[in-house]
Amino acid sequence: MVELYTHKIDTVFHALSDATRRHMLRELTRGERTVGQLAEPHAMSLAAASKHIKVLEGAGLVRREIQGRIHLCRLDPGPLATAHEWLSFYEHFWTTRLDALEHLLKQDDARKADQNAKMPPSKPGNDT
Amino acid sequence: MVELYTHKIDTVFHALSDATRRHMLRELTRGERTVGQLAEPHAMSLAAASKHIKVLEGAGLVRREIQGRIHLCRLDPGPLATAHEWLSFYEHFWTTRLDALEHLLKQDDARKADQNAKMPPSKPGNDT
DNA sequence: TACACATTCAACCACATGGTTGAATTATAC
DNA sequence: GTATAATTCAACCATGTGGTTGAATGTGTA
Repeated sequence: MVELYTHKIDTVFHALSDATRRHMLRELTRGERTVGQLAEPHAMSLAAASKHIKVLEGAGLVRREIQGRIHLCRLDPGPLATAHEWLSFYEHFWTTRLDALEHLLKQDDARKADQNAKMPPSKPGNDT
Repeated sequence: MVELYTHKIDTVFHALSDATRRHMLRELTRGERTVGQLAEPHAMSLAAASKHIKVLEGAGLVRREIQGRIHLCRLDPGPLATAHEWLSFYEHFWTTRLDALEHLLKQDDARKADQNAKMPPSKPGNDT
């Protein structure tokens, strides 16, 4: 169970770590695409593109419907939601880090204001 | 610029695609850790763990402060925020997919309700 | 100074990845 | 039924990845 989940998130993040595959995902947000259509914008052989699509499929990000000789691919955003959720665990850390940065900037402002207090002030009152 | 961004998100997703590295990140949410401390829970050599930490560093996920002979690592959640943001683009797709699922379930409920209408009903009124 | 400690470096290995090419498979079209 | 189109398969190649071991580096300590 946990094994399965671990395996899945491994494959999802790995699938996302390649620009070609990310581009294909973007393309699939615009609708269903055949293998050929997905391959077309990329300067590589069809076989190579086919492998990329298989990686996306393996990560559960793409579903394929075979209609005769063409393979229709569509986006399955589920694993993206999983990855998004996984990252959300860390949301607290980057927001508090931004808070800390903001705090430092305020300190800096206060320091500047303090320096200005020793000089003839030009504009008052924004040191809250 | 875009190159840089692309390279970065590549390395971030790649860094996240390994369970050992994800575990190290989790550990770092609990506070600063030395290389040895990060390596300890994992059944591998220090050199191997050191390489993992370098991958995290390369993705900008970990910062290192060298204090004498020990290297203190801390989490830098910034790139996680970037990845989270990247995934958010697709949020619409998984939520509308859930909406569609919900819609299907409602249809199913309606179908069942319709079937039940042909039978003596037992419990009324939850088909909104 | 000599030793122990924390970490990296370098060389190596097995296997995965991302690409190629040419042949095979399968379905449509003439 | 034969050619053509869409896709995969198989073999191959260069490079990357994740691991090992043993030596090297640099820092604290007796």
